[in-house]
Amino acid sequence: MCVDSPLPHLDRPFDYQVPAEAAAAAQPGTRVKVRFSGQLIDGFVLERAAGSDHEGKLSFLDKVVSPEPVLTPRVARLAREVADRYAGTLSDVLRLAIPPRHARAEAAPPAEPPPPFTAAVDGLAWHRYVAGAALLRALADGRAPRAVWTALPGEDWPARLAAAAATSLAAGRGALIVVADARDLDRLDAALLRVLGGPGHHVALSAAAGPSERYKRFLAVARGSARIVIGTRAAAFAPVADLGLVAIWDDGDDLHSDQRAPYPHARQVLLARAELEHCAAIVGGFGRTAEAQQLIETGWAIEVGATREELRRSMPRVVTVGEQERARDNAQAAAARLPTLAWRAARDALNAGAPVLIQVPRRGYLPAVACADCFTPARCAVCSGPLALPAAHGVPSCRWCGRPAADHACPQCGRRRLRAAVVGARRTAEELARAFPDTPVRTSGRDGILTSVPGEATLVVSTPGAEPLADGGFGAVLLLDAWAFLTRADLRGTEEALRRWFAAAALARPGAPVVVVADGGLVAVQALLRFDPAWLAARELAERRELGFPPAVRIAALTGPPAAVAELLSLAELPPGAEVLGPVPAAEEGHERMLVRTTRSAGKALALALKTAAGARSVRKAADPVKIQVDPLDLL
DNA sequence: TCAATCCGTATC
DNA sequence: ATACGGATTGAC
Repeated sequence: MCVDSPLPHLDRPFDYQVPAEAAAAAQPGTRVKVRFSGQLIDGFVLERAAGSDHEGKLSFLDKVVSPEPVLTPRVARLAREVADRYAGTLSDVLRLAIPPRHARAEAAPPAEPPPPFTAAVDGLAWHRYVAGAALLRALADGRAPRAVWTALPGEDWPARLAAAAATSLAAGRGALIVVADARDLDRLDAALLRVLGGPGHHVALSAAAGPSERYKRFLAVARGSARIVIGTRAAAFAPVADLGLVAIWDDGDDLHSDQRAPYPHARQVLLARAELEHCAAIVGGFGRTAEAQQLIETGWAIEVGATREELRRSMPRVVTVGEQERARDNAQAAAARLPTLAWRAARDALNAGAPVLIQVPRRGYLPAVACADCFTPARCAVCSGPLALPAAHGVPSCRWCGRPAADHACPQCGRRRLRAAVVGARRTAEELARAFPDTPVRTSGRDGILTSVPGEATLVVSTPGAEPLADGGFGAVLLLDAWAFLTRADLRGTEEALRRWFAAAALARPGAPVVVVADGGLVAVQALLRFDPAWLAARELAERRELGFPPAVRIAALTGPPAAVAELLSLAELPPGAEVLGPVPAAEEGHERMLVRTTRSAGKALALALKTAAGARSVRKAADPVKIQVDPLDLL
């Protein structure tokens, strides 16, 4: 039995006797109620056994809530592994992995299983990639290839992933594909409907579907009638029977990281799953994360990328224009803070009756402190953490270890000036409207996302991730305030910038101009010019190794009231070589954050030590809990 | 010497 | 959380 308690010291199996009348129903994986320290609580049956090692008396389980085995042994094993990696508890992970029960959905007659899938799968488009054909062949043969797939610009990625999943299905095995948000999920769903020739073989799991529908679809998977699962991050735990392939699209998207303890990342869940279930894995995107690069460099996965020739054929025309090269002779362009080249590209596309995409930073976007001259992020000389400016004119200090950095000089150019402000996104849009008075301006962002726009002369101002598809593609794409992305406060700035640019550039018509307003000498801009995310990812990973950032090392962030964090650290028997950084003030009032850094190989021991210490605190009812995050995305 | 109470600990 | 056991304290 796994009892549903958030207390870390209770994260172990407990044995119960099964009363005779429950003997048939209480199968492994079912939900039960048990009396635990006086109260009735929920739990899952992990396994049935003839005896117990427990010295004391065993209680009887109270009742079987439902005979539906929702927790398969494989998912239980996976959840245990994920809990251990992230210093969390099994029951916390199971809360993410298994949707709440909905009795009515359970009672509904099970869906008719679809006829066996036999249609031929068109995998030809995978031939545009080096090792792409081999990847599909291995899937068709039921082998377990692992690939980092860097998609060509403009690639119909849902169709490619659908073909891969269908290939796995045709080989008699299931598939699981995780995407970042509902929009990507809809596109993938449509692609699967086309490839599979109809519904029934696959389901889409996401919280957006609502509790009843969500549980109904989950049951279709658990009962084995749907063999292909697509979904958002929690779907990574879906109980797909005989799993042949796991895939994640756009693994650099923040949304893949769960917001509930223990904050697992869908990529890591799927990779663990690929190992446990000996199945194929695809990590795909237009960009490439340092984590994906590491999979290639360690030999865990092979690289599936386009040939140079294929790339040349599908690349948009990327041009850069420096911020300083603003039009001084063109009043309209100057008003919009658009360099002449960008303004002309937009005007030409609009004149040709095509929509223009303008990507701007999110409102309220807070970039990190960077060199005012070359935009290199300013880092602490001691621990490599990002610097912060306390007030308009103050001494910058490290956000990780708190040390002041009065004598900071840019390691790239040696200059000392710093900058930390971003141009407002909304204002940019307003000014664009003034610069093109006869053209409708539409916006897409957090407050209202456009899915698609018609192929007409329209300016579309969008924040990253909210870009609509344009009918026929955009006639021009402008990437404004690029420097702000590059100085993002956390350590994924460059990678993130390129991810967003690639995503936007992929929406341009073939041959249409993509204008990035940034210095052409910047590493990320060079990667965009060459359309070479692999090159950037390799550099990025090398840099992380040098600076001691994940994924080259493992870092745990401990956040809470200072006394609680200190107590946790004093109780933890950290693995040898662990480095403790901080404290620095945390976002919440009165809280602070400490970081513990170890090698990757000591990561398991680090997580175990922290969880044991948290258990020791919780057993003695320590008041303030400490938030433990392993390899958090926001390493501020 | 006994019972009421407090504290720490385990929770099958 | 809550229930239990052992230690502690206070009144007879």
